Amino acid sequence: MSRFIDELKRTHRCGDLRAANEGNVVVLFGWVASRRDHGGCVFVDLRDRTGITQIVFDRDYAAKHPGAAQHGSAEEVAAAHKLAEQMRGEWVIGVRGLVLSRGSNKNPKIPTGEIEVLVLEATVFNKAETPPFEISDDVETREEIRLEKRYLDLRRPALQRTLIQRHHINLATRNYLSSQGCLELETPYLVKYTPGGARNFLVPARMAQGKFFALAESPQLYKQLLMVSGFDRYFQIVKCFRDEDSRLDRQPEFTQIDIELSFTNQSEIFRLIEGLIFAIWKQALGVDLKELFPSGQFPEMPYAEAMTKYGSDKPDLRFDLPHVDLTDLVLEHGGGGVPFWVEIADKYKSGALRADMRPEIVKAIVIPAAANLSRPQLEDLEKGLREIKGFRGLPRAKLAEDGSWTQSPLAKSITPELRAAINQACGAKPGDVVCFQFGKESLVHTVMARLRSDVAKRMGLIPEYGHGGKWSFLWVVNPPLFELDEETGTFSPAHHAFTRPVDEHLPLLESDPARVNCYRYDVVLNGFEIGGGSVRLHDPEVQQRVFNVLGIRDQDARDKFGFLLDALKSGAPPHGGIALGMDRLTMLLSGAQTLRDVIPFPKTNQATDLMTGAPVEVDASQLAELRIKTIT
RNA sequence: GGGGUGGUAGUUAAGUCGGUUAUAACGCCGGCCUGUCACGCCGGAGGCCGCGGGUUCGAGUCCCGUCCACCCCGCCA
Repeated sequence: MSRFIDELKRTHRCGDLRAANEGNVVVLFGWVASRRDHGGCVFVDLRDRTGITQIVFDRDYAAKHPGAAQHGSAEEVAAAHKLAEQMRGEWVIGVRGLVLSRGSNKNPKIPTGEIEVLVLEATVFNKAETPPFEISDDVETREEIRLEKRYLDLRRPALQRTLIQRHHINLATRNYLSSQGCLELETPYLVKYTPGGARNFLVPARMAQGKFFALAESPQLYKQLLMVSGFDRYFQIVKCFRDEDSRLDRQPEFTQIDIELSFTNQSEIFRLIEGLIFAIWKQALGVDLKELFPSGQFPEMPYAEAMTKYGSDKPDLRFDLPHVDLTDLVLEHGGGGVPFWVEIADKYKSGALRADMRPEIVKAIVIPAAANLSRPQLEDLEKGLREIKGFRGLPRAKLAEDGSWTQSPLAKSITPELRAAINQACGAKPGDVVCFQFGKESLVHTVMARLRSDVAKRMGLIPEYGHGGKWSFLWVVNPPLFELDEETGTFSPAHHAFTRPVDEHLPLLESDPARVNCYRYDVVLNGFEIGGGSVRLHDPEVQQRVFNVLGIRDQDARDKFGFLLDALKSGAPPHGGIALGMDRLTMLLSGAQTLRDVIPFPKTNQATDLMTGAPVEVDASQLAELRIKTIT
């Protein structure tokens, strides 16, 4: 065996060989992907991360390939053939052999299909137990087993391709950002716990008994401090930790491309990120986004417009299907006879609801007649919405030739005037189906945003998963600075307390904080938020006014962010930044179905590692050393 | 914290109204085979039906509980 390691160096990988290599004597190492035994002649598909090469163990090679004899002895070939008879899937082997043209037996399905390697000498580095699932792209296996045997799952070509793309994204990021004058600087993972925002993982500090570090949920504060220090432009490809529930696009530990710039504004940050994404798509995918975005810029949409038209701060613009806001119309008609709508109209009339804040709304989506959805299909759409907490049903109406409504619970009660007005507002034509949702704004938006995307999938406008060859990038800009807690009537930062309000709203800070927008932005791709950031507040006077709105007294602010406030008073340049979700970016670029498929060793929904069993209980003595007691 | 889907051979699935020995494909094991490439042919093994209770003459199937995975709401600036 040592001959294959020490004397015979690997000459090629399994995806390398082409017709031009015919006649070469090569050494290949790899895994047995499949074996086809014809008795005197055994074919093996040899696999590594670059591809598959067919190798042939032929007892009577000399008769067919007289020239091969000069490269190896008959004894060695016979021994290799004997080995091949025993070989099984996933064995790790090495071969030395002669590259031959496949003649009339070419395999057009693989890049190496023009040739095969006639084995002159072989070794088995290691046998392998039969794997619990087939190492192949087109075999669906339960996630549980895949995660338990992740090292095998990662042998699948599709996952390897994705992780190789991830490598290229990292490479493109470093090259591009470095070329733009950004320095890659590291920040701590063990940081001070700060209340608010994402739940932190806590790490006991042995040397300070009873005290804890938090694992950084992002390098946010540190990157601002680096700007204060004068590093001017920073980036980092960095792990972040958040102890929150997982989703298809959320893992408890994930990677950000984190960026911060000094002496900058919103549009400069946008241009930098667009350039970065262009570079990534080019290097990792070979796609030139210039063809889709000739100006080199992504479109921008105000947050308020995104919410009104699509009910989402991350709309998927690969298709249109906009929401129609009927609230004004319904109020004008006093509810138009529909009991629920009358109720809403009355609440606004009596002043129980603030007309300028619109806490309750009425919205519609038109499913065009061309979609040709059957009644069972429509019910199916409604069924999918039932997993949304608070969802109570999806009233709909099908337009008849005369504009009247059929198949609708609203048809009987609605006034003809409002019905006509709604038909017009929706631009609905006979045969179209109008779906309604009304009540609390947030629930209406959750339901309708989901419906919009479900309908698009049902209509075949977008695939169930993946990009479908479409790249819809979008900046969603200028959301509100504050979030109102309805129960307590207090404001909290919608992003964080150091986001700069837009200049023209500064006068509203005290009089009407809910209407103050800010220089915050998200970059959206195909309905996923792939990044977000803000221009930071560096004016201490405005900062104080923001704290006042938040009800943060000087002492509170000092306790929480004292070091940052001090730093901002010590000569802070205007600065701003952004963080891109590296994993999501990879998922969307590669067409992977979940974030787990772009992370080598991901966690389950319950944040466990099925392979190692982490997290685990620890010895009482370890807890004692940390002065920690568990309760049950 | 809440809702949904699923768990049957190594894997993927079928299993009707509760009824006799729980099916199939792939994989695995043995044999044959010199042009296959998801090779083919012949033969074979393989099951705590997630787990624990209950109903019943009888449970993969019905009921209760529980564990695990996934999807969604909340949550995640």
